Amino acid sequence: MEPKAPKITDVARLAGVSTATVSRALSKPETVAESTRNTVLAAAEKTGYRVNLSARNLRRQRTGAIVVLVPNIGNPFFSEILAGIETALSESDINMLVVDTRQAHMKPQLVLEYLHATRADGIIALDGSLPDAILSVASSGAGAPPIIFACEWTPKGEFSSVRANNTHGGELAVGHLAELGHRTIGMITGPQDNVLTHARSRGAVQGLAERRLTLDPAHVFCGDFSLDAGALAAQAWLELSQRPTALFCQSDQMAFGFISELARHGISVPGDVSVVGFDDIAIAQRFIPALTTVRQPRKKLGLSAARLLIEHIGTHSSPPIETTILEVELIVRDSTRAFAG
Amino acid sequence: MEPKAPKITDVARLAGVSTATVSRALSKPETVAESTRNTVLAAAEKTGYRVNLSARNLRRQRTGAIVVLVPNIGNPFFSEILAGIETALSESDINMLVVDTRQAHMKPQLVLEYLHATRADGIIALDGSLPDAILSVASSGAGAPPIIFACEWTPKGEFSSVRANNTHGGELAVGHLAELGHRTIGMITGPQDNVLTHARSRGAVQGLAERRLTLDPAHVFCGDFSLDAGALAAQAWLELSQRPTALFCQSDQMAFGFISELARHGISVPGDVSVVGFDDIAIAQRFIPALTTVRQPRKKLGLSAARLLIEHIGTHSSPPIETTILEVELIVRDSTRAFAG
DNA sequence: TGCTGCACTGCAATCGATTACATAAAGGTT
DNA sequence: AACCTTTATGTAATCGATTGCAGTGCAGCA
Repeated sequence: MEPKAPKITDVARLAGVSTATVSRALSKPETVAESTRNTVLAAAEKTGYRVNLSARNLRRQRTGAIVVLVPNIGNPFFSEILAGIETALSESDINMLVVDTRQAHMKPQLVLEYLHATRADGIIALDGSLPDAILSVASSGAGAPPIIFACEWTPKGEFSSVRANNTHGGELAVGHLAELGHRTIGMITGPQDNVLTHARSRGAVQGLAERRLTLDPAHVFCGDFSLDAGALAAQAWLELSQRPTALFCQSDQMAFGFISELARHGISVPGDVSVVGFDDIAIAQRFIPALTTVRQPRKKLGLSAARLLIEHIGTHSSPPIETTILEVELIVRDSTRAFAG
Repeated sequence: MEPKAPKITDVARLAGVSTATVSRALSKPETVAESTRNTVLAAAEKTGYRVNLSARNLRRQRTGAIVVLVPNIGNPFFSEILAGIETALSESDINMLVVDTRQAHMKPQLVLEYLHATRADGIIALDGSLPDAILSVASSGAGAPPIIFACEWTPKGEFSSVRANNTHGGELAVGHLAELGHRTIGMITGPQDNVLTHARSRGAVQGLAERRLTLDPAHVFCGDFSLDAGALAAQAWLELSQRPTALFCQSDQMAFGFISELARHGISVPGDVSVVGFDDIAIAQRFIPALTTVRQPRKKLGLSAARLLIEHIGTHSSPPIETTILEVELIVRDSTRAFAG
């Protein structure tokens, strides 16, 4: 009943050639005579032959897959990056294995499994805060496949990475607010120890300094890029006696949480406060008000990271550490307005 | 320089046993004596041995991975389902290969590659509208791995599926609006030929009928679940001479697009129109107004589908076609209001 | 003492494709 | 005609782990 999957010997027998010829006809067509090639292809077609990837990979000493370490697959921010990676991979014959690293901090052992050449030909990490245990193994290079960070990166810079110009983004955001006449500008950051938080904050401070403004620590709220963090910051904001008239949120999600929570307390954006986000996720243009934000080329981030990784995989040498920085763009919409002081 | 990855023979030599014993000590510990087991484990630890999956998979005649066919990875709706699948898989030693099927309609050949036992041990399809060429191969069963549909399904019902109770969801949505006193209720649907569209529409019509109401075809807008589709529907709505006072949007995204576009024309939700969405994606509770919607257990959809698939993979028999239906829930928020006729 | 049964362990075949090397045939050169 | 290339194909080793089968040693039992 269950018809066995045809293998290369079946095709060889039908075509009247050796398995070597079949293998060559399929993967290096130019090395076999045209007539044999046609015979073989016809036989392969007829039997419905499909190469067995386990066998091929075993012989070729590769796995045909890369793993992508994602902090949280459910987050729409990351999924667009995944889409970019997928696009790049579809040009090659490499597959994408997706692994969620949320539990990784509890069980580094689990993620370590993936840092072996027998598991993947390469790795793209979207999570800059992988446990040290993992990173040290990865960088020691003993049998570990090449790894590239996309979007986030590691503080010590031991790995290649592709990222947006976060510093410039921070600068653009506060610059826009300052130019609208705002003088007391607040900020909601990402997690304390996050590289994105640092870069964006640095850019913001720098941008303010250029305009002879400073950031009052009382106006800085520490978040974690999530909707809820934005809402919490709004509650803190409401408590302030001296409220900033403008706010730079280091993610769109936090901006939405913030605006939404304020709205519930009768405070309007941009009427009472101006808000700038970061990322430009899809909903930003349809939020009410449409969100002014700093656009990150997320799809391109994934695409570039994947292309770079594929290149590294191709040349088996251990490549130099390179950092690619993609430009960001300020998108002005309706959540910011001139300060009516 | 480059230290070779240790293999099972290295461990065997170090432990002073045969490779067979090493293999058994690692995968069937109870079959070897405790003392040998300890020796072997110590040797494995010392050499840093990791099993070569290609070799294991070749020998065991499996691939250790399932593929998930996603219409659009970038869509937040799907990413939550992926998260559920990942959770289920992390309990087993199976990996998740993610493939975007957007190009699939152009190149069915490409997706067909995945429908072979040599590629994957099983398949979860989130895309109910796969080309016929693909479906016929998958259902013919000749060497094709088990396939389960999650969220969407195929009209003919040739495959097992896990889905939400879409019909009931449609009923709940319009029922809520009707109870608020609305008498002319409109709808934005998904794509014309989509199974979700049919089910939700059927539920809506049914729910209206139960309350002696009908759906005026002029008040039905055909969309595609996207933000833009919602905005387009809003424009059509604005053109109507007789406007419905309430609208059932078959996705949250369309609801956002609709509300946003209306807002730009000075029309308020829920002041002028009440809107119910479908899905309950994360942003729904933070949109302004917070969206009344029908919640689908997306994570659970992924989880259940994956568990079912793993079970199918375990029992090699070709299992019966089963349909699992998960319940939905109406979440009342601020985008709906009693009709003030 | 001799026999049976059980618990371990080893031998060697096997999974399916790739590829280094050998061979053969055809064509070209002097 | 003898010899060298070039092109096409076949032979067989190899990738690394798993597992059916056979063998060994020891305990239990009559």
